[in-house]
Amino acid sequence: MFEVEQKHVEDLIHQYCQENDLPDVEIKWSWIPFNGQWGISTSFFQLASRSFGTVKGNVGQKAKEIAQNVAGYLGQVPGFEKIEAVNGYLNLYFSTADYFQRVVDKVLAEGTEYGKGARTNRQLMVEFSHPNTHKAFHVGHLRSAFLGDVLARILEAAGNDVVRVNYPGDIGLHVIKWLWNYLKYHKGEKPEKDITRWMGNLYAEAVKRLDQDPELEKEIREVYTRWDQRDPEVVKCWEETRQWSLDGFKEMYDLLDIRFDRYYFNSMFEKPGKEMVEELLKKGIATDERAEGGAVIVKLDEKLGLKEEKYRVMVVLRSDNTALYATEDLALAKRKFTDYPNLEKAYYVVDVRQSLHFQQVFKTLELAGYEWASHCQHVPYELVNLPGNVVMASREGTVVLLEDLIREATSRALEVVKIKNADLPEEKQLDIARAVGIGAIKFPMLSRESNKIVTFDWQSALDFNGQAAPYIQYAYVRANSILRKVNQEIPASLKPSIELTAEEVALVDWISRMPEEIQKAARDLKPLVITNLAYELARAFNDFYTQCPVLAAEEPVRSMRLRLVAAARQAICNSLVLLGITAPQAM
RNA sequence: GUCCCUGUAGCGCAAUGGAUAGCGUGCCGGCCUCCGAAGCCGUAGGUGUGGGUUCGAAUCCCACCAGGGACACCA
Repeated sequence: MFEVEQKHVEDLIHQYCQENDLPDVEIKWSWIPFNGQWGISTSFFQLASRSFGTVKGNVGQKAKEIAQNVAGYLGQVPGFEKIEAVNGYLNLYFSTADYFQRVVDKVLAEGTEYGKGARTNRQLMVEFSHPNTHKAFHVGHLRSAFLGDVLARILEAAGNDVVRVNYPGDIGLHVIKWLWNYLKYHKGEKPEKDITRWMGNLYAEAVKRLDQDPELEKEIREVYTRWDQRDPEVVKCWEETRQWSLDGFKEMYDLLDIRFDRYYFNSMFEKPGKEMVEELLKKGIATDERAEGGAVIVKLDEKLGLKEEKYRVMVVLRSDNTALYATEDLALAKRKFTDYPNLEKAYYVVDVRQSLHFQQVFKTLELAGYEWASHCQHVPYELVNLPGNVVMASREGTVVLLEDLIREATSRALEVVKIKNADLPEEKQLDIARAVGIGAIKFPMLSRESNKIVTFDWQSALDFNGQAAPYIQYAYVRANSILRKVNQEIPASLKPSIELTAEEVALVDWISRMPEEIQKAARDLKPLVITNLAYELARAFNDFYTQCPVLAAEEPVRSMRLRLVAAARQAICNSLVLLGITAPQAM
């Protein structure tokens, strides 16, 4: 937000280097890392090191000298209160009063748009969630849904045009098993509520029956054949029951505030996938081993002339001519770039176990000559496991259902809401409890590196204290509460006439970083950057809140702080929106 | 066997190659007669091991140790 001033100083430093026969190096700025200090900082170690060339020298000493001299050279620079050289670093402290006014004015003028980047004209696609129909929706599925949703929000905020895609697995062996079990033992049944759970239970039941009597495999294969031949009864049953799952998913996405622009279904790509395999065979990329009882494969390493194994071999069609995931993924990618020819990136938010698979698919498409293949990128994430590193799997019964988690988190939050907001209507209380409960579920999945395993346990999932969404929501509510009490317009723009407290400076500091942090999060595809920002904002606000009275303050401090509270509320709110977490008015 | 990821305080996590490695939680002790205590303040606790690169390494490179994962018809 202070690019102009920063650039000015950079120019001066470059000028100094030229005049003093120093090499020209890029100047990298960072925030002054000391508490309560607000400004930018750069070091001269690299410059000092380069200035020696191949000759050995005392870099630390030289950097110190340069920093001193540059500080002297700069003298007074508009926009900065103080410039100092410390141990080879050059620290420039902002004119806090000026910048306070600038930051607060900007936030209040831009409102919900504050922090967003300029439009880029780049179109990006984020594919995420991809749930399996006819199966339960459990906590392990949440990470892709949350990560993808928030990545989409971040990329959009950074200025891009984002297409959100879901790719449900609506066909495959698991669906056939389910259909078999349904047609044989549950024909005509349909529960009134909790359909997703019921669907999952039926799947588990099918698996159990099969485990107990492997002979039943024959019947499954029979259903598969009927499906392949488009037997009306099977197709109709599939269409109907698939829709039950999709309706259930829709309900959950609504509850979680997750939306999609487009659905691609697994079942849409069986045929086009097989056509692509034909094409690969024609182009000599795929090898047909079906005559010897094998499959159609792509010998990637061989095709690429690699000595060491890297991409290995990918099966693109089973020996019985049926399609598998790889077949469909080839066609799906093609479809994405047919529907959206200008896509600059197609992100696949899929768990890390499929890294090799995606490398194979993308490499194969590249070999086939699709220039957009290089625009495809797998965004991997680690799993959500149960304590003891137990993987959640519906067939093992080792799952925590999403419905159960939401219900539990909401009711836990509701207990507190009822005490603290006893006079609110019940409906409002429930809305707040949902916002708090769901926020608490989302936060821990977003606030760590995606290559780290999340271990789910009830106790920490339902802990609403400390580094968690409710902490941030609470800061928002407190800010909101102050502004509600004054019951008047936010005072007009003003420049603080007395020195700001350390808490005020720190709060403005964090608010001002928001635009840069959003760009960083988008560049690195890291929601973690935003959870950190949101948390720091809330913490800075809480510090301010306990140290700086607002309503009881004398003018003009009161007006100044009211504006700051309004700006903080806006910034916190915007950061929560980016995380897909609701900012409640009270809680 | 090959490849990938992880290792930071009892536990869960942060830290554009940069200054004094931060935060939460748990334990203990404080703070509601001041804008909401889902909050605030205080005490204690540290980068798996060994080399290397660099002015500077939790971060980059190599080896080792420990844990997890992927490697031909599952998705």
